[in-house]
Amino acid sequence: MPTINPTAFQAALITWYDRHHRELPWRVSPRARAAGQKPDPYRIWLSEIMLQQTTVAAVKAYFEKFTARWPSVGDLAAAPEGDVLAQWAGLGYYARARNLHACAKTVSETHDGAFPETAAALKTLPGIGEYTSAAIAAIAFDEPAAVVDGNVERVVTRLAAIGTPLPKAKPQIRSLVAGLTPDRRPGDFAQAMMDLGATICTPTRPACVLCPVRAFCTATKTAEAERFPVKPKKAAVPERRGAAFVALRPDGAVFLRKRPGTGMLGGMSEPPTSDWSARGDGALGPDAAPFEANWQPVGEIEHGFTHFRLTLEVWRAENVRDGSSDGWWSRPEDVASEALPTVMRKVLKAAKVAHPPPREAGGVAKGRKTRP
DNA sequence: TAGGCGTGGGC
DNA sequence: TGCCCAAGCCT
Repeated sequence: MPTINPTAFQAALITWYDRHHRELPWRVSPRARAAGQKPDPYRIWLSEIMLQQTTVAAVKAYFEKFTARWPSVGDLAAAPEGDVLAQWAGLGYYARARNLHACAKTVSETHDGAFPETAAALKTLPGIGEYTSAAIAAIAFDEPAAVVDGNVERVVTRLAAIGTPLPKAKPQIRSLVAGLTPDRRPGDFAQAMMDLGATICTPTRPACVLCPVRAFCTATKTAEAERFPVKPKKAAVPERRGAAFVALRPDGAVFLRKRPGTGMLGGMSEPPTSDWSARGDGALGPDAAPFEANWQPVGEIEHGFTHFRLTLEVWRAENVRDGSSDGWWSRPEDVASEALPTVMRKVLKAAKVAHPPPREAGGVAKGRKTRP
């Protein structure tokens, strides 16, 4: 494997980034940076948490909503956790929202509202791990930290034709990135690597002909870029089955309860559901309902999670007057702002309970991926 | 360390 | 259509 000259690599990449970088709501462009504008650590942190395992297109609307409602980390820290979860609803991986709020409180209360400025210190905060600490330190505080996300893994395994499967290859990747990261503009270097991975060095059909660092790339020489990174095969996802119960009051209010604070959809709201059995033979139907009512079947919904696929029988009851003590009645005009994850919005839709989906308000742009 | 943890879009 | 993937973290 040829050794890459860091100085030449940095020059080629940064030159490309200055010309072809993406404009993103949380990003300070190189031009603005040169004119003296500094990134806001709060906005960098918020964007990085939202972007964990989540596409830029999905994040944009949520980022705008959050920063409009909570302009500073202190504002976010002062909000009730339930409000944060409700604003996060639809974005997924809800532990991120719980950790986001916990982190905001820590920064506000013990760091006097200022984020720590080193990767090592940032990494001690909830929800901030190896990647995110390095990214914030580099982008917001100019620390030449090795920023390695999925994009960078893809770029680097192709550059060096690393055939070791992930995650075993991670130490080698990190070491290589550390050797390439410059002391000057380390944040732009990191963002350039990620933009390159997102727009040129894509998982399928990479645009090697447009790549600013193809001269340094081993994989492209033999047209093998698409072979990297090597990943282990994923196991088949099991099926689970359960029932959901949508109770309606005469005034149209729907009965909701709060899920346990940790675990699957932790802290989020739902119409009552049975346990989700892996066997598919659990007690479903009215027997599993949280209280007596005139339960009527209205069909099934399906939803794919990361590690299992769920089918929920949906039951509906009208003219219910008393729910149970572990929940609340949500009026029609309030349902949209409840902390309902997407799977539970599907349940309400199947039960014909009107509620704008969270993604309709924000309007996630669909557009095709763009090539610079 | 490997598995839990969401969602929507692209192909 | 079903699978893969997206700026990972936590336990």
